[in-house]
Amino acid sequence: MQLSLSQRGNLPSLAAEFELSPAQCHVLHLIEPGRPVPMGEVAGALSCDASNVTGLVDRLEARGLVVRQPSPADRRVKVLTLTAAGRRIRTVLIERLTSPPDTLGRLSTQEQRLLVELLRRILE
Amino acid sequence: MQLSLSQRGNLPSLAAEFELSPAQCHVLHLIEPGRPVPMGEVAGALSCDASNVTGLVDRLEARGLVVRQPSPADRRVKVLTLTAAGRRIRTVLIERLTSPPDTLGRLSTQEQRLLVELLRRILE
DNA sequence: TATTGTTATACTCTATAACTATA
DNA sequence: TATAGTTATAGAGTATAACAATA
Repeated sequence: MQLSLSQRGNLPSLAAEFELSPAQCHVLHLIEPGRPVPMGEVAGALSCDASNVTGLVDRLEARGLVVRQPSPADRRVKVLTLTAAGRRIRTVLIERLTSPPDTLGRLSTQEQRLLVELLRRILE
Repeated sequence: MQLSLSQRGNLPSLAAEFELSPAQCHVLHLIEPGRPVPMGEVAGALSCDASNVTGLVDRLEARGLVVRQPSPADRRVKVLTLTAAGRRIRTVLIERLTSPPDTLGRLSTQEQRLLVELLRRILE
C-alpha cells in the first residue's frame, strides 16, 4: 500500500514532462511494437470502461502517436499500433520509468536482485 | 514499474465500493486521528496543486467525513480532522488496502517477511 | 512582499446509457 | 442475441491564473 501511494505522484509528473496524462502513458506502455492491441484489451488492462479508451485513443491519435486499424479477423475490432513518434516516446518513457529510485542504493546488489525476483513472482 | 501499473485498477475499484474516488481515499489515509493536517501538507503528499485540495475537501466535508478548522498558530492555515464517520471509513479502508494479494501465497513465510523488509528500507 | 487557501476556467479521466456495425 | 467500439452526458480530478486574508 505504501509503495502504491508513494508512487501516486511519480507517473503524473513524469507524464507531464511529455505533455501526456498518466492514462495515456499507460496506453503507450501497453502497445509493444510489433503486437497490435485490440482496444478492448486496453480497457481490460486499464480496468476502465471501453468508452474511455475511445477518448484516450482519440487524443493519442490526434497527436500522431497511435493509429487505429480494423482487425482482419473480426471487423468489429480495432487494433492499435504505435507510429514512429509513438515508439520514440514509449522508449524514453520506459527508460525513465524503469530507472531505479535513489533509495534503491540502500540495498546491496544481492538484495536488489532478490527484491526483483520476489516481486516478479507475485506479479506474474 | 510493473507493480505500480498493475495496481492502477486496485485503488479505483476499492474506492468505488465506498463511493469515494482514489484521491479522496488518499486524503482520508493521510489524516491520522489525533493529528490535524494542514491542507497544504495534503497538496504536497498528493503531488497536486493546492486548488485541487479545496475541491477534494469540499466533497469530503459535504459527506461529513472531514472538517476544516482554522489553525490557532497561523490563521491563514486550515487543518483537517476526521469525523467519527470519517474515522470508521478510514479504518475499513486501511484493513482492505493492507490485506495481501492472493499471489502473495506464492512466497514462503520467510520470503514474505524478507520482501516487506526490503520494501520498507527503500520506502522510509 | 510572500504565503495559504479559494474561486474561475479549461481540459482530461471516468462511468452509464443509448447507438451502430458486426458476429 | 451478443459483442466491439462510438457518442452523449455528467461528475470528478487536475493545472493555471487571479484573488482575499494573513504573515
